[in-house]
Amino acid sequence: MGRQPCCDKFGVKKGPWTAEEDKKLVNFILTHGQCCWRAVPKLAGLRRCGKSCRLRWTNYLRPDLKRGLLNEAEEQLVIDLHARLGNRWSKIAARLPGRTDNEIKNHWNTHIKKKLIKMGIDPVTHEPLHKQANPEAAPCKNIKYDGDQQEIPNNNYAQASSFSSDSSSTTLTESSEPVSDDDPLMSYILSNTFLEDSTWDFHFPVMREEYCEFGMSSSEGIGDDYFGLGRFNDVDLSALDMSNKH
DNA sequence: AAACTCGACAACCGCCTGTGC
DNA sequence: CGCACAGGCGGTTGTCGAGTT
Repeated sequence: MGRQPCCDKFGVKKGPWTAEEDKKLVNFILTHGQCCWRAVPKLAGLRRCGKSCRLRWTNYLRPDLKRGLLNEAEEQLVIDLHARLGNRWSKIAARLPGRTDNEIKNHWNTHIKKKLIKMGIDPVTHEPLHKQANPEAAPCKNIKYDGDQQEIPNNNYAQASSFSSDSSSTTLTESSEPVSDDDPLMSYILSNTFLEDSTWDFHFPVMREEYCEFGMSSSEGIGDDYFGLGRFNDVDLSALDMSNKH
């Protein structure tokens, strides 16, 4: 007997979420917190798969999410982390407050990848593309983060004269240097100390400043508000524009 | 103005991992 | 140890708006 599907395939709605569905899901999580995702759709009155609910929450409805394009610093951090971690988007996302793995993955595939290729850098190996002709010159192929690995591949971004792909895109010229390990902060962020430090788990980032913006003390923002749900307390859900942009 | 193309991103799918029994 | 299950992850697809022809 095969494994049961994560949800009943029949009667399960697919496709873009409606504002009504979003509202139901948010209301449910506000009331009950994140419990068993499999049970969420039934309890929340949604005809959705539990997985779909979890994804919708983590990628779109979570109150601590940043919206909009990644800024220059974030983009550079993504590149550096990708060089170190590979396609481990969730690990990368954990280092970018308010960003989701899906968002970073999309941004990588639609923006960064193209920029790197234009710069002559292989987005997979982070090695110069012309080196790829020589298999021995691609030491980062199938790069794996083993926890002890500290080295970042050659800083090809510093060698590239410009990070610009077009006039509107981010540029990394002298005025916005590629982040290097010389920068103490970036050095720490990219270090294994940081990477392994659970106290910096940004998956549900609770940034004190952000909570202050919502009139909450920093202590209120942690603990019971682990998921940032506290922010919804003063928000009229009906006023939230949670409708899918599509 | 209509048809077509492309880019961005939300969402789905299938596999993997961790956990409890 | 093996099995079943839920949750998580990464790859891929689908959808829609903007831009172009």
